[in-house]
Amino acid sequence: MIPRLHGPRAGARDSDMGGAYSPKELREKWQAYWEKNETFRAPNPGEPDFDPSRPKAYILDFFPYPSGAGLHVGHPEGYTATDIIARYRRMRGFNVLHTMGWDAFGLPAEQHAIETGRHPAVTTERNIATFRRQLKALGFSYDWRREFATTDAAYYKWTQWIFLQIFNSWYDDEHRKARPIGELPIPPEIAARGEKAVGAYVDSRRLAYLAEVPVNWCPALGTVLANEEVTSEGRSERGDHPVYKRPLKQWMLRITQYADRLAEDLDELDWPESVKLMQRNWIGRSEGAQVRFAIDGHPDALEIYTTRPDTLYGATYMVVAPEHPLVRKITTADHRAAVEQYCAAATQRSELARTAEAKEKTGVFTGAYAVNPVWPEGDARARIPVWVADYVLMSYGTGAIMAVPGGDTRDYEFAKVMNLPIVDVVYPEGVDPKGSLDDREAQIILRLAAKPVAREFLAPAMKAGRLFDLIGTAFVDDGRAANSPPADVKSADVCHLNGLPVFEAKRKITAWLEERGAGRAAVNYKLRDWLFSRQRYWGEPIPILHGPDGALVPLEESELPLTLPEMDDFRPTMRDEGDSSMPEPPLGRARDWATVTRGGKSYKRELNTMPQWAGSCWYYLRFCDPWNDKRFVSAEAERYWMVSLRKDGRPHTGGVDLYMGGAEHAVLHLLYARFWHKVLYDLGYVSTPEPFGKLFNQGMIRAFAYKDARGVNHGYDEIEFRDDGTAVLRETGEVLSAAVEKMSKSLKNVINPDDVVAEYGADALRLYEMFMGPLDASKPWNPRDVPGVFRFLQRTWRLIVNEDTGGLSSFVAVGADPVDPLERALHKTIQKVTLDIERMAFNTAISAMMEFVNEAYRVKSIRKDQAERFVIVLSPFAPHLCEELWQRLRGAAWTGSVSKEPWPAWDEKLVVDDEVEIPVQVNGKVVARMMIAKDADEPTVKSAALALPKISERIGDAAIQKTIYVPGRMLNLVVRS
RNA sequence: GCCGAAGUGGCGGAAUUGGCAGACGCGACGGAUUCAAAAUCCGUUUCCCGCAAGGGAGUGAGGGUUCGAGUCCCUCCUUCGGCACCA
Repeated sequence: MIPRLHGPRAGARDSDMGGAYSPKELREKWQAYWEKNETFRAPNPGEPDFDPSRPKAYILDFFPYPSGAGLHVGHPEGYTATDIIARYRRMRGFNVLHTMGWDAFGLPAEQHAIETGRHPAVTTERNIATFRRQLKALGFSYDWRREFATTDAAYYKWTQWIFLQIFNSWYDDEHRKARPIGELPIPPEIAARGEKAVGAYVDSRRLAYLAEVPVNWCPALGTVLANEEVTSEGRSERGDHPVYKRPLKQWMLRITQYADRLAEDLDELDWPESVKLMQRNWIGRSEGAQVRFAIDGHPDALEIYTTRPDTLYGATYMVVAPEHPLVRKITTADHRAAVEQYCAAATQRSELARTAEAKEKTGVFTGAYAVNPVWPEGDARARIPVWVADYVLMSYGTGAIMAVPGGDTRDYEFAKVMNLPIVDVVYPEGVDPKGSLDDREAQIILRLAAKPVAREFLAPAMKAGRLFDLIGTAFVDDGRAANSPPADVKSADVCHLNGLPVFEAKRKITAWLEERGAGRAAVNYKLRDWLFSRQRYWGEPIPILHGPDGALVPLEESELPLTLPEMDDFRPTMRDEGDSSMPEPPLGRARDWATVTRGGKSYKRELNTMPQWAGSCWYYLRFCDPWNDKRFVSAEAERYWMVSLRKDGRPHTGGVDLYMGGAEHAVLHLLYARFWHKVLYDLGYVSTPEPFGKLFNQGMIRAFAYKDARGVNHGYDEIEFRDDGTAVLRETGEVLSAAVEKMSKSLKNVINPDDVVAEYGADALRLYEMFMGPLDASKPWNPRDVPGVFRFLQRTWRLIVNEDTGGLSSFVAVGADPVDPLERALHKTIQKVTLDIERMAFNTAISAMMEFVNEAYRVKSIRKDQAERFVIVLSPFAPHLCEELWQRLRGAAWTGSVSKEPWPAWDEKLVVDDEVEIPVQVNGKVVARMMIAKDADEPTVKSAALALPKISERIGDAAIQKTIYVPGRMLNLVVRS
């Protein structure tokens, strides 16, 4: 509900067309016209009206998920922006691909279906119909012929097909690309072991593989979840249910193979830096070393990964994750009970729950000792205890660490709790650990210190190697190695790091380790392989059969699509919290469907379905050629719509020319889609290494939420606004507190675009969304501001149309002075709007058009050709109004939609004024203003300025020391005061 | 805790390369029109002092660079977003 403030006339005058501005009638009239004439049809290469001489622009919105709640005003923000760009590009002579479709599989639809007892196919269809109706009401120029949903069998046939391409590929590290599985070289020792061994080897190298992995099992949702779908509190993002770690056999996609390329190729993309950074952080590449520690009196060695091999001399203990396979082997008898108890407790909870709870570090000693390879043979300091602690994660690196409490805050905290020794191995740059401290060194240390420290304590503490005591934590910054090794180590057979800066010490020790076979340089990523199966009904079935012998048999392409079985009961098997029995996917209940007999053998279908991300991983490719039943996209259409050239003539790395959506998909969707795209690229199915060349994140639209004294939220229908702007509860008159919040049902602050369209029209909604502020900023929706842009549309209407007669207004003149003042204003407006659209600054483009209309009212006259050019530049923003004005202005000469008109040009000579007003400053302060010729030279301007009484008064007899003149902008006279 | 973005009138925001702070819109105030109101049209509107002419202050706070800083640098505060034992 939009509070009706002053009851605009739009609603009242909807019926009497003729002369009044009637958004509703214009909307119906022109939307029918566009549909009938296929105005926004984008012909593909090969279609008769395709014009290959035009450049292409692929302008795409994030695939919406058609929720049951329908659109809210946040959706059309990005859609309006891309629509303006799409319309503008067409008028600039581009072939524009601008499309819309539905990401319709997934958990929310299924949850909703379960709650209402209706089949998800039914509710999905209904939700799509609502979204389509709401979007069409806003007059977006999509080529609706290309619309599809991920739930269409004709679409997910190809989603399954792409899955099979991934399944049938392996990653060739040498050539850094995916290759067909048939080209995988089989090592002779595997081949020697027979067909079964070869099969297992091949399966283990596929980019889609089955693995027994600890997964996030959510009993309440009856499914496993990807790490990304679990909150930092260890609960499900959807529904906030508890999540547990369970080892389960699951489909995984080997996205980690692409970690480096996914990170590197970001450099080439025109994306917001913040998104690139988030992706880089998510991929989390780190360089370090893998080091082998022998276990004292034990054949096994402990492999650890560290980014700080330079601190090896500071390792005073080791930690292994509770799930580490060596734990059972190395734990000594007298520690067994405590260790087993600790590990059992840790594995019960998910990793995420574990980390969330852990305020204080916990752990137990295994009784075993490791041997640090950097110390000389027989040095007692080499022998360090091995602990088990849950602050070390099995899933990162090797699941084991060397603990350097002097150089790592986590190790420091643990060492403090467990009373383990701590030594300094790095000192701040500029501090010499051996000498007596001078003032400069003391300064550096005191700046680091947590608490004030008396000067005389510094030197002794440093000598004793207790820098950490002074600063109250580990020293983690850059600096130089110290005590590495300590002075008393005399052996020649050690690696000397003392005095080296961190980066050099790392290099030296890594080489040293490598020489002795004790370690090697290593790279690690935070990114994990993508958990790809869900125990759910409403998703794409995975097209794989399981043979009686465990063999994995992909379906043939001719067997696709593998459609979902019709089921009455599609609910997941939900479990109680403590229930640890295996989840059973709903598809298992479709007995006839689940079993296939082939060549006398009985095969079981894969019962898991794909996650929601699958369908949105490649939809942008399908839009290029959505009718194709032979291929996921024709090579010709893919090449035409996806390949653009840069200014320097090289092909762009990414195909979509503008990809618009919210920042909430900054990592997951965009990373997954990039991964699929790269696999398709490696296999030769697409022409660009990246899917999206330019990305833009629109900001979130938030709204005021009103709370009463008890903290209860009230919707706009219960509220009245006083003249001073405060909101009061209509029933009681209680003053409500207002705060800008995310729109949500519970806060009762959701604005429905239908209401805005009904009251002010689609053009006003579009215009307001663009006028609110910069597209990428988060902005509050203010219902009071909507009438402002509505008034502008009305003023524009009345400037051109006589409200009484419906003919052209008396302002519209034919034939006048060719360069009248309004002509200059129009050229400035065209320039401003053009440049602003190019940089997606729609708010300032609109204010420029408002200024033009104000100017036209001021001079009370506008030439017909001026009105026509103005209508063209306004038309991408307010298409319904402008179609009508265009038709009325053209009269008998009208030939069709304004959207087919070429974009008007501006004359550079007319956008700069001959005379300009500039400020005159004295010592940088503005003292006076004056008019000058725009190209006047400095002496002229200066003498004119000195003639101004205010200036001469201010300067008096002081001498002018310096004159700064910025031509046409300002003059600054510097005098000694 | 770490990383990132942002703080400008009563409100949304503008200032594109270091060069007139507050464009445009909302709200408010005044006027015209009207029997009256709505709507419309025309003005005023950063704050403080002043009847006025005029003067002073001013872009989260403090410091710096510069003839000149909303814009660049340093320190801090606040808000929003992301990550969160990743060794």
